[in-house]
Amino acid sequence: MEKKDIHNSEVPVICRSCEARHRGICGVLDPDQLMKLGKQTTKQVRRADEELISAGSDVRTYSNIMSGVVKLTKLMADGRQQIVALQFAPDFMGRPFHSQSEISAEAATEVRLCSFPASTLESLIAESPELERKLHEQNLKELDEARDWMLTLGRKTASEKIASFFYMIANHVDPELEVGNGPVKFDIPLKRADIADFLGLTIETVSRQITKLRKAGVFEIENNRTVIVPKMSKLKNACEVEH
Amino acid sequence: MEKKDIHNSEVPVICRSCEARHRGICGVLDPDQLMKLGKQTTKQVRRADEELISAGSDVRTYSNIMSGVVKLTKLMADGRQQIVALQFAPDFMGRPFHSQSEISAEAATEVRLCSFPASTLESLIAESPELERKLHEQNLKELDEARDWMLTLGRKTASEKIASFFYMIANHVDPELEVGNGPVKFDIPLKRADIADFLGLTIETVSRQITKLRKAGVFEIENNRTVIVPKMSKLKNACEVEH
DNA sequence: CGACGCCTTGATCAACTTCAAATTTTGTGG
DNA sequence: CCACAAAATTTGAAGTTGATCAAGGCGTCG
Repeated sequence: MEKKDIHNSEVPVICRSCEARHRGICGVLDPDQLMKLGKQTTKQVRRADEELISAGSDVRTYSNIMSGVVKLTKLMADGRQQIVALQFAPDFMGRPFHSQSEISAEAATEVRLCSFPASTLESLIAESPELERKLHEQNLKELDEARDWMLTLGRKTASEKIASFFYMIANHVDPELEVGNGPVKFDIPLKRADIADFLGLTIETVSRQITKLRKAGVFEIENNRTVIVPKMSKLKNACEVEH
Repeated sequence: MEKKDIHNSEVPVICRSCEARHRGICGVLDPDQLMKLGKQTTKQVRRADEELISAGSDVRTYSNIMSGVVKLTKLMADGRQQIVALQFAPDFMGRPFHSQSEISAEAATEVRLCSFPASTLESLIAESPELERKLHEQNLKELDEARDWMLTLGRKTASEKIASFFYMIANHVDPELEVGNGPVKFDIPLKRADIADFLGLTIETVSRQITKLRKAGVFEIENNRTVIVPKMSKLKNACEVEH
């Protein structure tokens, strides 16, 4: 018992200040494994708009997101673009077992990453089924999110899309804050052009619909970036308006 | 060696005629495991439009698709609907480790299923990491497909959406037939209303765009259901038209 | 200050939807 | 096999939504 406690305190220096340590994939690692991973790990800070993974490149490094927001984008030959997912701390970034699809990752805000070689993760997976399970569970979550968003892209109006986007961000900013109806305040992590690429709209339509919802009292906006939602129920209703 | 051969031939009767046996999740099971699963398994045939899994229900049965096409749909309160995925043989159907998202599954065509209790699968997973890996890989594939489709929904025109849909079906009908440029013939597994729900369009727009592409010589149609693509390259080009 | 990036607003336009009706296909009973 | 009803698809005309084109405002940074 004593020994175990001592052992437990042997956490890599690099991990000690990590708020995501218990929530991300690191949460399922035992202290030895965490040490092994920690030794190979480097922290990095990337500024907004930096490209983290470019489409088609062979990624031999994986990362955990410690803070900030990452956007995953798909690009068509003529320049049309679609953001297919947003990732937040403590999400795992990178695709084990290769991927046929061409996706690139970009920092949407300033992002702090914890990066390590793919081979290290792969050897940890081999010795720990829980780690594979954890990755599997994140993928299942991402699949659910992708499908939710398909409904938004395919069937919602521009105004509902904006409301749905704000609703999703509001819930991500404060995950423990359940659908408490009280006021919620947060910064939009994307600029208008990114919101447009996420929702399948143009920046002009995004701007107009934000104005419309603001005037309808669904939320207020400060400095173009900070959103205040007085009543979450009202925002939620705006995500799916009956005729 | 002799013994192993005998053992290998002890494949459940129910599996012997299954074309999907080596490709789906069953492909990673050893003969003992296959026997165990086979004993709990029932075959069923469901007709087109039957509901297989209803949104929000607690699914205690999983299935492998032996033939036919299954559509996964999401429904809004006011009736708007989006098909978020199509599944083909030998896909695994069901969601291990629960799901927060409300999806229902319906037979798009006549479907033959191989069904077994969730608990059986879960105990097989516990003893075979390869099985979990196989399920994980299918989920990764589904995630890639979902994100590809998000680009289609968010950024493609009606005409490109139709072409993309036909292109996807053509590739699924004959997976071993690589992008051979020669003529491909297949049946559309969905009726117009389903195509509309898959592409985020109305049936009228689907009909008009199909007519347009047909008149442009991208494909021919027989009996409203059978499509003949003379040149796959032409269909592929129609998936992403430069201005 | 002036230039640049970002966002908003206005006017016009095109794509897609909606509403309505005709036509074709499919299924059923005689 | 035909007749007929029901379902599915196509076609047409008009209406809306969101895109496009074009300016103008605001804030930041050199």
